[in-house]
Amino acid sequence: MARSGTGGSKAATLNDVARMAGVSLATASKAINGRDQVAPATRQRVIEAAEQLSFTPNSLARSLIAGRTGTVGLLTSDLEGRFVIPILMGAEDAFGAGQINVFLCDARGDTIREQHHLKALLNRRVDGIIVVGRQTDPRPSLGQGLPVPVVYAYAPSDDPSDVSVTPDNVAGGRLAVEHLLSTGRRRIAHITGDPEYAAAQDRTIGVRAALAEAGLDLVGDVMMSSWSEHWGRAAAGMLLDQHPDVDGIVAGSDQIARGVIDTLRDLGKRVPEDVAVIGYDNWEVLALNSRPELTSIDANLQQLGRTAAMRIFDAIDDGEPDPGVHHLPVRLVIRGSTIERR
Amino acid sequence: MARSGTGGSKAATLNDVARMAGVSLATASKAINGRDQVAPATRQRVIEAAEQLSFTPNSLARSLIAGRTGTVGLLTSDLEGRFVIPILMGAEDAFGAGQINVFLCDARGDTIREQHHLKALLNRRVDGIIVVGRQTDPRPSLGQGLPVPVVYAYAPSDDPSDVSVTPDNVAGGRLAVEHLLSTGRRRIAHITGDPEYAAAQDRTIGVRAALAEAGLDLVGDVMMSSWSEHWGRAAAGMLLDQHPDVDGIVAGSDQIARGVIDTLRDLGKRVPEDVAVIGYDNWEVLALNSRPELTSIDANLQQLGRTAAMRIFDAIDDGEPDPGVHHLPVRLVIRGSTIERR
DNA sequence: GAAACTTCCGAAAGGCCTTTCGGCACGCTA
DNA sequence: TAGCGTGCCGAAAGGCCTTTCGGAAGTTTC
Repeated sequence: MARSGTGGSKAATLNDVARMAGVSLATASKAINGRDQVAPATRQRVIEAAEQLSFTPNSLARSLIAGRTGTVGLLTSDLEGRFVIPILMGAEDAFGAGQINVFLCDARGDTIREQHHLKALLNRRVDGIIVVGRQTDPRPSLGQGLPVPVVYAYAPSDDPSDVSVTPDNVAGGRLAVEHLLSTGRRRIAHITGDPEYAAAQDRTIGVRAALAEAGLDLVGDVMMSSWSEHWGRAAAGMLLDQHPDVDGIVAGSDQIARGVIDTLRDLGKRVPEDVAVIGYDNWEVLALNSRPELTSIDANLQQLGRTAAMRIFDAIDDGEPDPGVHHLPVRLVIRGSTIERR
Repeated sequence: MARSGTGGSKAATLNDVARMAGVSLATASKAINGRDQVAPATRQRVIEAAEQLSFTPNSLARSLIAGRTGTVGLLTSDLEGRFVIPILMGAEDAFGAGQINVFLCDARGDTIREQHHLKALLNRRVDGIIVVGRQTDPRPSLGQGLPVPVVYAYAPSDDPSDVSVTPDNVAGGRLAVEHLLSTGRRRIAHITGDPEYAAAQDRTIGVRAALAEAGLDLVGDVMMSSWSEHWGRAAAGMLLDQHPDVDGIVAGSDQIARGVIDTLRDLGKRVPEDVAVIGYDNWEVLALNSRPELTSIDANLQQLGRTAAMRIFDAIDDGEPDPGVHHLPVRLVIRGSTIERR
């Protein structure tokens, strides 16, 4: 962890470069930034001097002039939430390409901390802010008075004049049922997580709608409790007890699906021959290690992060937001738990 | 996503505040920053003006003067790696308390991108850099010529003059065996992941050492292949085939442990009564949803992130690094897979 | 009543870069 | 040779804040 630069202890400034090349500050700046009004020979001399001093322009001063920092704040409510990470990756990726850097702030679900971070971000003059929540339930808006554009990702803002992007859970529920129907299942049940979650409600709406369109009813009631493997096991046990003839199960998450499959195996049911099971989230660690591998709905979270980034981009550039909640398409990933593979 | 601030379109500057309060720039600055040489009444007037204009000092200008930005770069090799996230959280947490903000950069395992990000961070004049790898194998150093302190987390630098913090995998392997011994197991086997990984090697060293100290031999060879549930299942099958009397299994990861437990159940072995199984990583989604819940070794990654942050802190403040690879203690988390619970 | 302080405020410099605009020098044309 | 471009370069301002230091006003002391 040596601190000394190539030459000395302090970073070289443009002044140093200019002096070394024997030109003025202005000329050095123009030479390095590819402006014209500089003779090729002079430019060359400056560039060489810059390299020799390993000069890098101080972005701070640059930003001060430009009135733009080329930074964006990523305000998450909770890094632990596994939905946050892919979104973050997508955003970081989209920005990385455009020379924008990302400030990461984790409020850990605390409003005070969120305000504190928000203030810090504004002090640092970020060009925009992406707020990432861990649930798809609406969250309080940061407010309208902010001097920079804000986009809400995953958890939409409760203020319709804000810009939000969130996965289309209704379409996801639909997609799951349609897939089961396409594999010939007709007796379909739905086991999902905490009924308080918008995600659970929305997916259920989709499931019901798709079944209704096919002229079918759900087998049994929607079973809602928690997003855990344990619940998946327990619920599957109850379901099979009451409706032994079920042939398709839409699980509200991959964890639940794993529990369901576990119980099915214990009860001597074959997956997918006797019962098809489809999960949700396409969490690969779970989906790929399941026996059989799990068909699942993927919310395209990374894409969602990228979209959020693009919207901030646009808002920064031409400032024409498109307010409201935008529902992004989800994707079906077919594996062995719904279709027999040889 | 309104852009207008409380008053106008542009953020208020100190100048505006000074004018509004009827004082000079200098006085306004002193009043706001709590310097003395300002009469209480004047200070009050300034503060009110600042509030009214919702003035926030421009950190850029501030940093320009101070020669310090109060920012740190977090350079990860791969955000997908689940070990990176807790480290990141720990670091963000430690910094958040100290008014430092974090630039997140994901190089996605690409050296070019890493260099690119490194350069961007230096341009932004970060005060320090934390490099987070996704494996515990040594990684190439960023080099010695950097103008800011660097700390390597999880993946240590291959240059011993750098500062690195990484979990003590040897101690982890040891701890696992010692725990099994303490529950009365004597016929212990070890199933772990990819032999190319330092993590697999180090943990194995610890396992062997602890057994040797107890005067015992490993049951069968160390079984190394991949970090997957599938491998856990397969390996357990082979192991039980050859050594049906095994009574304790150290798994190299929680995923492997889950596979092992799966197979044990299929073969009619009870966990933990007949065979105790201990995992590694304490990945709660897996460990808590297992039947029975999984005893595991926790690498204290969040703590590791905090430690890395503290070291950067120190390096920034007094610049006395403590070079070399620092191995941080790991922790045993006891659950039902090793100890019978009623 | 003058000298010596104490209080408080403001002008100005400084940090690092970009950009504008005036002007020097050279080469070309008439 | 005088005049006019054209091509390059540099002085200076500007962006926003902090800090130093000089000085004005008010207060105390003898």
